[in-house]
Amino acid sequence: MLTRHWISELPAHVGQRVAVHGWVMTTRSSGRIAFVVVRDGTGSLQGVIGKADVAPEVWERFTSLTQEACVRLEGSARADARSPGGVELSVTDLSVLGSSADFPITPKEHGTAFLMERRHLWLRSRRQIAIMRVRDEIIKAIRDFFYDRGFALVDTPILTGSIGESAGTLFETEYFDLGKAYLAQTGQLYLESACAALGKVYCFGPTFRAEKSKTRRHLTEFWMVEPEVAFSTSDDNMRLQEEFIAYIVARVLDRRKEELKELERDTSKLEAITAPFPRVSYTEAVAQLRTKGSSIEWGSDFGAEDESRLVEGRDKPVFIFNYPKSAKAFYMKENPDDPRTVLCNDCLAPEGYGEIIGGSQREDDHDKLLARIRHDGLAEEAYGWYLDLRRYGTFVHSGFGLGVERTVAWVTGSPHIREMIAFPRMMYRLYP
RNA sequence: UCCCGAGUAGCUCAGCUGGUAGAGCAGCCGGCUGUUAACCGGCGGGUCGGGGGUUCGAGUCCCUCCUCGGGAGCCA
Repeated sequence: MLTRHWISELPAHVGQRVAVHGWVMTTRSSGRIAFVVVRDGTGSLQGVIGKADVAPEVWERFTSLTQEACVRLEGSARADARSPGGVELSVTDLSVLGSSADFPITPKEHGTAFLMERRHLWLRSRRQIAIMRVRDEIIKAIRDFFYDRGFALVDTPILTGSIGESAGTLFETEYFDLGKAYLAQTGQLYLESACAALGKVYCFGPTFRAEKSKTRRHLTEFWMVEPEVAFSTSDDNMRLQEEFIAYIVARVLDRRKEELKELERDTSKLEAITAPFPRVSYTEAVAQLRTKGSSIEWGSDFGAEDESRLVEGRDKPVFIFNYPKSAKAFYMKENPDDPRTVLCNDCLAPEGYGEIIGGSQREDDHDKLLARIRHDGLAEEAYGWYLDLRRYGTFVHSGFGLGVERTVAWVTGSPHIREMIAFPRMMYRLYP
């Protein structure tokens, strides 16, 4: 029995007889010669067979292969420039390990509704594979970035009793005799507690928003990474963000060239992503927008159109900082230089990808925080533990949240966030 | 929740001011020794999203419901 090798290992076995297992991507035949391309997750390989070179039953088996059948190919590995990947297999025998009749996703055009209904099979497509590889690289880069800088990963609960922020709609479930529980839409408040224990921390997990959003930028379940740093001001926070984003982009450029090529990503756009990023205060931004014809009033948040105007013509992400208190969450620290505003920032990605980060310095004054909780009409008793952090050694601290799927969409140059996660959860999609 | 748009062959779509449905691809059969979404010839394939209405006649016009897509709001 020949030894099975992963396709990626074959360059080291040129000239040898090997076996490969994989799924059939395409077949082509030309009378007396036939080709098959198989994929095993490490790469793809073209197998060639000549009718005159093998027994008739082997030829018959080869020419009747169907798309996505799982097969074992045996033959000799050969360097061949005509073959994609440079190595080719001269097939001497083959067997079907798992048959596949009428695979629904043919190598022709399909709409996304059709493909999403078959997401479990769509994942096998080249483009989807490339996206999943880039996502994996981004996640590994995120973990390395924080680990290398002494951050501790702290996993925060997904089932929560209190409501994280005032804004947003939460998924609800019954929780034994304790009433309602909610799926977390942020780990931040818990992370602030851990921050007082470990100094530099982050959480990274799924987060849930029950908003009835139907846009290319929204999922109901998405992954968010949230660092929190003790003794860090809003300025420090933005410096961390730009270093972080530049690191992620550089890492993908370095290690996922093949995938970016498969995705036809214009990498010059990514090469431009170096710190520092431009910073515009909210107040400045409003003034700029008004000269460009926007009807925005100071005090309200930017609409989608305003947001794209702010990024227009820039080749780097841009920070918008210090928004009006009324437009932001209760936990953000009041700006001592302008108490109408809070110390916070959004980070808008270039090329129209919009907000990928929201961050802030946190309110560390007990009484001001309590006043905000009351002002926003939040259930005060649910925040007792959170207020405790301001009673026992309160401290300056800041953090932010980065949306993983939005980041993957930007880095891969994809028009829609739903392909950035294996099984997207959207308002009208719970299957597969 | 609101505003647009779309549901016609397995897939992607065309079908004009109403006259009883068409293309490309896929599939199947045949041909071709180097193909890269191969190519050439042939064949089969439809309750036009559901229901109701107008009309001699509806894929086409009207009403209604369903499903999906995009956007707004909200946010990562």
